[in-house]
Amino acid sequence: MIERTHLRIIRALAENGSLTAAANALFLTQSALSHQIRYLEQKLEISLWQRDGRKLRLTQAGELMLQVAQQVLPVLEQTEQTLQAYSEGRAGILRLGVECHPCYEWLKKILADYLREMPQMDVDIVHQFQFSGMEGLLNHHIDLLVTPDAVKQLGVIYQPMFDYELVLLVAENHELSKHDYIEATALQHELLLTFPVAHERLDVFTQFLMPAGINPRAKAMQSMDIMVQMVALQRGVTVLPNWLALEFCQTLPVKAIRLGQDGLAKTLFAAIRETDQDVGYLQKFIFLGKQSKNVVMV
Amino acid sequence: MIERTHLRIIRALAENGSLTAAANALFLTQSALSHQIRYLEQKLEISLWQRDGRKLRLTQAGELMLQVAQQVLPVLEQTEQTLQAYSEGRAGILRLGVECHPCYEWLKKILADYLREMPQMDVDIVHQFQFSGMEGLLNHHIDLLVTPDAVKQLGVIYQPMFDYELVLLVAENHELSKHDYIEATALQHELLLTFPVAHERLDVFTQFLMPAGINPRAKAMQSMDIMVQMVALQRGVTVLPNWLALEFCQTLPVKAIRLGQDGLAKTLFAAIRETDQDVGYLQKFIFLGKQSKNVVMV
DNA sequence: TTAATTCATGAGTAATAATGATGATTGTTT
DNA sequence: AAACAATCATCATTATTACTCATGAATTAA
Repeated sequence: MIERTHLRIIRALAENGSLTAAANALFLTQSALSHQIRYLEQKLEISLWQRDGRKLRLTQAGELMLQVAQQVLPVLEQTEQTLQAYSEGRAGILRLGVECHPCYEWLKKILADYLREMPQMDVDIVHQFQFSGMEGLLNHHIDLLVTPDAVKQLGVIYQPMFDYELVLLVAENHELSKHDYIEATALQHELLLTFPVAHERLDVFTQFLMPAGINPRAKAMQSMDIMVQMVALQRGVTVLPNWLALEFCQTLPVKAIRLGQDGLAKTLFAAIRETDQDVGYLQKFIFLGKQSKNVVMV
Repeated sequence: MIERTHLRIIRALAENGSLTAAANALFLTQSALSHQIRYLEQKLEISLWQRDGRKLRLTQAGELMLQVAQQVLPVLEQTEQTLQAYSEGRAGILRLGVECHPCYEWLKKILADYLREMPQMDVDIVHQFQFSGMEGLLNHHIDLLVTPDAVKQLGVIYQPMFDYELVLLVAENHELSKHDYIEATALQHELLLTFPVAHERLDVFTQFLMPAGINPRAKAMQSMDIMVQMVALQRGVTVLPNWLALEFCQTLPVKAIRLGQDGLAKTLFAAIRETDQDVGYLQKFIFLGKQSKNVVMV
């Protein structure tokens, strides 16, 4: 019934004073506007304006329409602008999922850059999932999952972003600190400080200790900083991404040691839904993620 | 760009779960909705929904559109209802102008009935005008003028509503109270209490005293009630519409006396713009006004 | 595998909107 | 007062837009 044109016409009339002027402002003919309003008037069975001399004057009904126009049209115009921004990948909400502590630490470093380059974007970070990050991705609770495990999954594609190595962190005066690298057996009698997640989800266990049949004592801790403090005080050892370990080496009496002769290499992947492949703000995130070596390795 | 249809489609989709169901709800084909949104998507260069299995899922952009739809559509729907009410003359604002005190007193009596019969109508009463009530009518500051003077004016039509008589009010023990009617000379030495307006606008002067060349002392008063109190205390006399005078006669020791042998007859008119002739809520007011004898003469 | 449901798409038709021309009215200028 | 300019309404015509129908592709349920 009441269409956007009608609101535009009434507003243009109010702003320009005459139908002819309004028609010019709308790049239409006076005839078109006249017809449009006439049609609406017939439908509503009420007149919206009256001739007053050779100008038009809004009736009470017309004034009501004008109020509505002034309320509604800006909303639509604003929406179009916002959608424009969406379409150019400049705006929206990037909902990120992270499943592991290193992922989160890495994300924190990336995020500032991302927000700087995408000023109209909002970011939402989700740590907790009902089941898994992958499930969150498929359920549309998140749009991008940062994960070190590129598990094959229909409808999901992975992009490698960042290569790093898991290293052992020990106190500088710990006996292991002399070695360039260690084997799993070296940890047999150490206290291993870990993040509070199941051992099956920690790479040190799945890829280093368990293959060698080693199962040292472990203690889960909430805070990474306190974990490292304890390492410095020789109260245990821990395993961290090399770029995090290096940072601590500069401020605390701790040392990073390779796990195994070849090191324990890892890659962080960005997982997105196949259908989102060409969403601008996701692409941008992945692009920045791939450059993250420069940001993270300082 | 974004038209009402698009908002309706997005909302119907959200409410009905599938395009087909939405199409049924809107009495259109699924194809129509699909085409409409496709067209908008092309214009905005952004997709509003995605296929997810055989259902559709709104994208972020689509969710934004849905929010906008939920904000905007109710406004339009409400507006249509209100305009419907306008068109049936059930709603609107009746802006009434009154120029004389009796008019205002009469109006007060009419108004309750009008508001009772027109529950969706608002009423605005204007007493003060830059120049005159007629000017207020022509300027669209008011839509109906209650006036005892049907001055010919292009574009304005008058409807007689209520006949009454101006009478003299004196104290019961005043010497004039013996007469059935009085002539102008009888007022020569009386103190005439009047409303605070120019004498040229008071009918006693223009139609009774001045034609007879009589010019008694006069005193303007703000409140009609105090004016009548003073009359009762023999501190003066005054002139009122007969229906007002009769009311006071019942509660105070005052008496109403005819002015001249034939009385000073008046008529209240409703003046409206010619262009407003068939506005329902004005017609209704005039209709009630014409029946006002029953309401006023109690 | 078959059948049923759901959406996308293309072509054709129906409905709607815009234009251009014209006439009527009003306000201004000569 | 007469001519003129400005403004809006209306009609007939043309252009545009929206809708439908028919069909195909993808997905889910039987």
